[in-house]
Amino acid sequence: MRWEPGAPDRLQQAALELFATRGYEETTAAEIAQAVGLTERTFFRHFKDKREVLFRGQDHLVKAALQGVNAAPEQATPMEVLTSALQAITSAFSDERRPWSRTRQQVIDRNPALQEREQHKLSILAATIAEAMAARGVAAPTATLAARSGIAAFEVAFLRWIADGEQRPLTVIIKDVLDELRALLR
Amino acid sequence: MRWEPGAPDRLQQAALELFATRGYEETTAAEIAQAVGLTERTFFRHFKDKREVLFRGQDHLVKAALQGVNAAPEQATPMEVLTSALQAITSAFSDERRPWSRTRQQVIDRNPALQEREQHKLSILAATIAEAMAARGVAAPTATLAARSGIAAFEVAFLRWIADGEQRPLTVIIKDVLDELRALLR
DNA sequence: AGCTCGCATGTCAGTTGCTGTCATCACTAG
DNA sequence: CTAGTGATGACAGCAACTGACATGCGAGCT
Repeated sequence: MRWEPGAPDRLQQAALELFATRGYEETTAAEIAQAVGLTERTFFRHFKDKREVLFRGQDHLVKAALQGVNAAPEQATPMEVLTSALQAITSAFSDERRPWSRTRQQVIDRNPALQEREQHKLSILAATIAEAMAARGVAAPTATLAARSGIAAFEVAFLRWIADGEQRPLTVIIKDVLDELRALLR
Repeated sequence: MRWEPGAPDRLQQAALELFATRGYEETTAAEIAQAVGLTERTFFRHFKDKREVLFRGQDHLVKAALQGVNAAPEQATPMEVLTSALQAITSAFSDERRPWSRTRQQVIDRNPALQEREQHKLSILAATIAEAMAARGVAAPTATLAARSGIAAFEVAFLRWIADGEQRPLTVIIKDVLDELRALLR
């Protein structure tokens, strides 16, 4: 072949490394591309903007969430449906991904522009779950509240997952956090 | 005086009008500035970026939220503290602001970049509330969950507030939504 | 073998968002 | 009257994108 395959993957990898060492703002798209032997123009063919290079595969989570919602039994309560969705999402985070998730999160935590993108992605995820729940007959406002609270729980669990010394898998942590959420309103 | 006072206000006003008619992306910062007799450079002296022109005064909401948290009695439950914070926030939205909020929201709904900024601002608001709750002795994860869920309730209430035909003030609507949230986990 | 077509990429020019720097000019305090 | 302050203008420049067009490998067809 004329060019190496897997351009998006290589770009993402190089981007994370550069962001982690040099910083996000201090790294240009052209530099990332150059690091893997490509041009700036090609970078923007694979990613709609510079931030997006850190957010590939988020649509994958959306799919998992939808399957989780639909996997719940017909007469499940909103809280049970939510639990099913969150189990499906967290299952996508295997332990091998943990180091990568950690550095990625460190990069995001240092840059507001990346935080915006992250919040937006999570917001879309919540909206999708809410919509799927509403399609199952849950009242729209209730579904929105449930989905957003569920995503909040996911965020808390995720941060705990990548914390130093934490050993348990994310699927286990999320259960604890959901228990805390349930206790909250009592 | 050599120049008209209230430059930020006039810029914000002009920006909203231009965004609403021409569209956000189709409006340049220079055009907004020109519309009120200023230059692009001056625009960016008042707003750190183009989006920010629609998000002035959000820090005002943060202050209100903090006061709301601290206004709750000492031994209040997390849910009661949250309610107090949300009452404080919603009080900032008087009925005169409703038309302005409506068009502003329409503009935001049409543009992902603006949605990102909005989500980020709400995320900051939630984090601030959570921090204040934690300072009062609420366990950190619980506080985060509560604050995020509360902000979710605010979003739902706000959308209802600017919906056509809705007459009730936001402070009343939020109570209903919080009831729905409580019912969710029971 | 020769041909054509598609697809990932390169090249180049151009717009826009945003920043640093320096100048200007009313108004104000001394 | 002079020095200083504060909001602005003027200008240059970089980085993030985008559109248009060219290029060349490899696959499939004849």
